[in-house]
Amino acid sequence: MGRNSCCLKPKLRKGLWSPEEDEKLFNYITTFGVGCWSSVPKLAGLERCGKSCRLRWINYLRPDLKRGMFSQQEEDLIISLHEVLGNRWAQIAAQLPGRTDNEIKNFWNSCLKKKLMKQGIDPATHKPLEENMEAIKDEKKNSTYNNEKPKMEAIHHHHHHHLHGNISKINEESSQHFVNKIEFDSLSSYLNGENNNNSNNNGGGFSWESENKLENLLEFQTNQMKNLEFKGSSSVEESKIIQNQINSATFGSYHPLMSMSENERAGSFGIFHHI
DNA sequence: AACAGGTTCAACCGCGACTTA
DNA sequence: ATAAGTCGCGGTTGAACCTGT
Repeated sequence: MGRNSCCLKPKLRKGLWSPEEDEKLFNYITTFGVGCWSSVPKLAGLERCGKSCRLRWINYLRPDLKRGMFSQQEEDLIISLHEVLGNRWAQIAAQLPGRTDNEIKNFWNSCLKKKLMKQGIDPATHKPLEENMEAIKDEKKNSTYNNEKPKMEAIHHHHHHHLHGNISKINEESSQHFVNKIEFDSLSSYLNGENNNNSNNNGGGFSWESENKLENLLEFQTNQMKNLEFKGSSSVEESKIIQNQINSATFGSYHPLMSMSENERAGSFGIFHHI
């Protein structure tokens, strides 16, 4: 179709956002809401393109954003979701309240990928690295045969093992519930190609239908996480213990840059104190 | 202290999908 | 039907920061 990028227009600012710009955008969106992004900069008095404003709001200014490190539960969930969804960051982010696709993508690329590699797991396939090498060899060997079924069985087995391993960290009851649900409601039907309406869909590959089926079970796990983090204990003491467990399970992704700019922003305009 | 190399993450870019005129 | 505008996504970039020497 050929159109100019909005950011190519002269005069428009690029790069890091100043606290003043943040304030203008924040005040505008909280007052008038999110409407047409292309008109936001003009109405908010910003020399930015609408796209840049949208991104800034979604990734940084939105009041419902969760700040700080990813919890162990979030980490497990991201890995599990990535295993099923691949690099569909927006869909993964949709299952983690308060997290953005950009944040999760960065976390994946900077931390989780390496962590999986260290564990001998290929972050792209979520299979053991050696198994991958063998699979490649086999594929070359048997390239004329139809390998679909054995492959799917291997993946199913792996999902069973991996998902169970991840979820057991949350707690036994929820893990059992989750595993039951994920295995019998969604993954097994997806992985076994029993997806009624889409059985002819890409020869058993990923489909939107199967993805939709995931929503319920993902919502379930998210709720479990919420329960664990915010409700799960009846006393303050218990919740402290759980919070400590969560904190101790996390690993260093907390960025001073983030906290610094957060403080800077909070200090630079008081409106954030009201959120 | 100074520098180099590595890491992190906010922001940009290009593209496809969707909507509107 | 289609051109133009808009939105949202995923990949990439580069400045800021960290760490080791």
